[in-house]
Amino acid sequence: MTEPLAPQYNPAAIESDLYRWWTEQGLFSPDSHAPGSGEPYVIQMPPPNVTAVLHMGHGLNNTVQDVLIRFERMRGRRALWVPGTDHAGIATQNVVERLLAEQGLTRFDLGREAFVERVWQHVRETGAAILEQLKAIGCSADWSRTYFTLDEGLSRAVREVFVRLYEQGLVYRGHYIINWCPRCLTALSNEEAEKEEVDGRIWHLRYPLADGSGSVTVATTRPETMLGDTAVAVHPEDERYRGMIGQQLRLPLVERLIPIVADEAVDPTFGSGAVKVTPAHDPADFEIGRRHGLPSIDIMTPEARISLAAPDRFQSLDRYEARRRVLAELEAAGLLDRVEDHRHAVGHCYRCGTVVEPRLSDQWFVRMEPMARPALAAYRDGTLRFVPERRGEDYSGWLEGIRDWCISRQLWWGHRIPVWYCEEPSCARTSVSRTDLEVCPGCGGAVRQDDDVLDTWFSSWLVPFSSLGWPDRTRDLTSFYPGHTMVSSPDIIFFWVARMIMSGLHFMGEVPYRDIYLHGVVRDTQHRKMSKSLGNGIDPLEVVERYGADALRYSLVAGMSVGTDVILDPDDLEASFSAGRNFANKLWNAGRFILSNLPAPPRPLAGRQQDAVRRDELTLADRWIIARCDATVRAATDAYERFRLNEAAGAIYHFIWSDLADWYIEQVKPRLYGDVPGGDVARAVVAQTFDVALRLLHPIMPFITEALWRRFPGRAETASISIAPWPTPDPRAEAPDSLRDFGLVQELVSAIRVIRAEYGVQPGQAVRAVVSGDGPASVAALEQERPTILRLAKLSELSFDESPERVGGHAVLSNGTSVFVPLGDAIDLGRECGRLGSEVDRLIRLVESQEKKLGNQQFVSRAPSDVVERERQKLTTWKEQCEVLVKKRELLGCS
RNA sequence: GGGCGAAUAGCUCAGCUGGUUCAGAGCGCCUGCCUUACACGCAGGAUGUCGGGGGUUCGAAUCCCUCUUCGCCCACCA
Repeated sequence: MTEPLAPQYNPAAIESDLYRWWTEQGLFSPDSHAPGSGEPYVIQMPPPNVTAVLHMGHGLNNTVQDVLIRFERMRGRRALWVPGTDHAGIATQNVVERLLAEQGLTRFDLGREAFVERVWQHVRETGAAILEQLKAIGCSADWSRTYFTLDEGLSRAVREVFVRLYEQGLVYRGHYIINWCPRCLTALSNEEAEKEEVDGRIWHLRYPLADGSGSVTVATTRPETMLGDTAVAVHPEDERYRGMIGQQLRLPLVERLIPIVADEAVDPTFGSGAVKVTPAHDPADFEIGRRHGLPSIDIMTPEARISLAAPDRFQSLDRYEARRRVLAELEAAGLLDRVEDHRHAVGHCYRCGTVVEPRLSDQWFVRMEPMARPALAAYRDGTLRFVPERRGEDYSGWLEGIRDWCISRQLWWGHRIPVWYCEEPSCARTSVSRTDLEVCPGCGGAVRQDDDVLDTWFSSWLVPFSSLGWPDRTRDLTSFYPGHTMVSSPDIIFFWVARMIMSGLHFMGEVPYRDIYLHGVVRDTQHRKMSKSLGNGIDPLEVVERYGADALRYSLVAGMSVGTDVILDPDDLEASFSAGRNFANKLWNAGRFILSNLPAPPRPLAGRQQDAVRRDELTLADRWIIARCDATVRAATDAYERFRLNEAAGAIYHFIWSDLADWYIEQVKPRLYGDVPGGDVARAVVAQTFDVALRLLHPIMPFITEALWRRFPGRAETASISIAPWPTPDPRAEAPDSLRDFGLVQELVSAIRVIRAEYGVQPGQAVRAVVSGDGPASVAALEQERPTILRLAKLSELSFDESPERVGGHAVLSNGTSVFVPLGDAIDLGRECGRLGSEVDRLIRLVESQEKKLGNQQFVSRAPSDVVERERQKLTTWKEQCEVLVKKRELLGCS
């Protein structure tokens, strides 16, 4: 703790040690710090899938959560961030199947039990790696409460929920068209079938009437399904087909007789106005079939090959081969009327991208409408708050049109459906049970458990309470439900967020959280989502290694804005993360400097203690930095509260780099070196403002702030910035005059620097400066910081008279104060005249437009008087500045 | 087909309730500096028809309309 700090910040050297120390101290648990005090504040982590290691999207999501949880923890709340991982049914099963495939094996070679064991093996590895990654980026989650969605506890909650919903009539088994992935070989929910616009075709097929008296043309985008047609439907009012209703058609290729039926669902204006009806392969057709008692012929196998239900020559063809074959045969028979390009939406499996096949099958469903109603009400009455607000419209729109949720999956990895079927044909009872059944509760006969597992989201929609011990009434549950903020990405509003709200209301009677902050998606510079398959991903761990966790976090937070995506360049990590690294290094060195000049605990800056710094001991610069610090506390606190993390980051960055480092530290140096009068005051001010800055920044850059904060002299060994009190606005900060007066000092220094740069004055060479103009107030302000001005502008002398000399550089400050830097031979008269001339021109333009504005009666009479007054002030100032410069030019003898 | 968002410096973006942070920040670029915290730095500098067009207003990057271009979400016209 006392070893000298390296001149270059090396995150790798401190991060892991600090993290270990934090967890050893139990700082992330709401049980161990500030026991009993403060209101709880709870965030549920969106549990990452155990499929693979984390990507930048997780980095962003978890950084945001960590910023919020650390902020509230410092504000004294009992902050609990519940971490977990998701078993991710389809995704994980796919990953392990792919690994098996590399050994030439399928899951069927292993059998269910061995396969599931193999998956467990895999998730134990990746699950652990994921948690390590979260720790590497500094996440302050309470690891003692880590869950996995297949844990015993969460499994019990899943089963309890299934059984309760069944008992309430909200879970049912049904025979419907569902979205089927022929690659994953499972049913999907509507949300899991991603609609995507594709350029396809629409084929017009001619079906002859059975009596040979003509034909009807139908249009289809999936011609292969005609093998399963059991009717053609027309609109009952459609004049063209009225006479044909009830007649038989001879289905080509199959030679089956199918009826023409009349159904209101048919749009007579689309295509030919006649629709082929395939009840087993299209949801709309299914409904038509049901209304007309049509048979359903399933012509596809689970792999989307043509089944035995079709004529021999099509059997076992893949659906696309079958499509070509069907079209070829129809064309040969002269029954293919025409083909058109057709853009339409096609469902794709969200896990493997395969085109889903609508398929008739037996599945378990949840009736959602009764749960959607209260979830909608909670939004409408303002219980739920979305940030950004417009996301609430997505949420409510989805709930309004909600459809039942298909929850059964034909997978092996997941929560087995707690349903047992009696194998006694005379009983055949279906039993839904909280406990595993060995025999049928009805007849005592043998039972067989349903083979399917539940949708992975059926466990994650419960985590706000299942992670806290539900269905038991645990202390955690009463303390930490409901939670407060959900931090998520807009792409899982429907999958997860909306469903959590429904389950929370249904089972707990309260929404699981009030605020839903939806951040953007991480994309590359071409605005493509980062993904492994595109190869445009950025590995957060690589960034941590190269730039440090704090740099990663800073860059993510600073680059995000409410409602917009975060763009990063995978080909140029430097462009994305160097700002964060540079800032960390800047902070490190500022800290190094400050700490090396704090041999002992500084005097308190405020308070009732004997040795507290008195106001009259403060210099103008002291008062200025205190005022700036205070303004930053207000701005940052407000920004964190409103989830405007980039604004918080920006305000703190500016305060630390520009105000504190560039100006305050630079000017305070003489007072810190050695034992000079006022040194103790300077140390008190610099220590206090730096301490505040570290605390403000800690939620965003936890490691470096902790490392520096702990090194303050007199700090207790166990003290951690992560539970240090959040800074509060300082009522003693007297803002207006110190901001104005020190602002004048800054302007003067800058003006002299410009003149020096303009005339190439050697950096080491001191010059004189003469200030005149604007009266005693300005002189007094500048006089207060004379040493600062001399030092920062590298002056040998600063005088406040009218100068007898005139050859030199001139400038005028915003309040009309003018500055003159005699430069003797170094000055190029023509150049100076030109400089001043263009400045005068600029001011003249400003003055003219301002006079025009103020001369406008409409403006003067209609604009608010304070605005008019402000504008008048501006005009006066500009005129003054202009006059000063004109006079200077005359003195110089400019033409 | 419906809805939403975005377009500002070479790049990534701020700019919230029209007028003092109004044309900004960071990165990149140019010039000069290894000034005893920091070259991952310091000081100075250049760069913009605020996507196009129209309108409202005393006043528009900001509000309205329209067009263009990107992006996202939703949708059972086969």
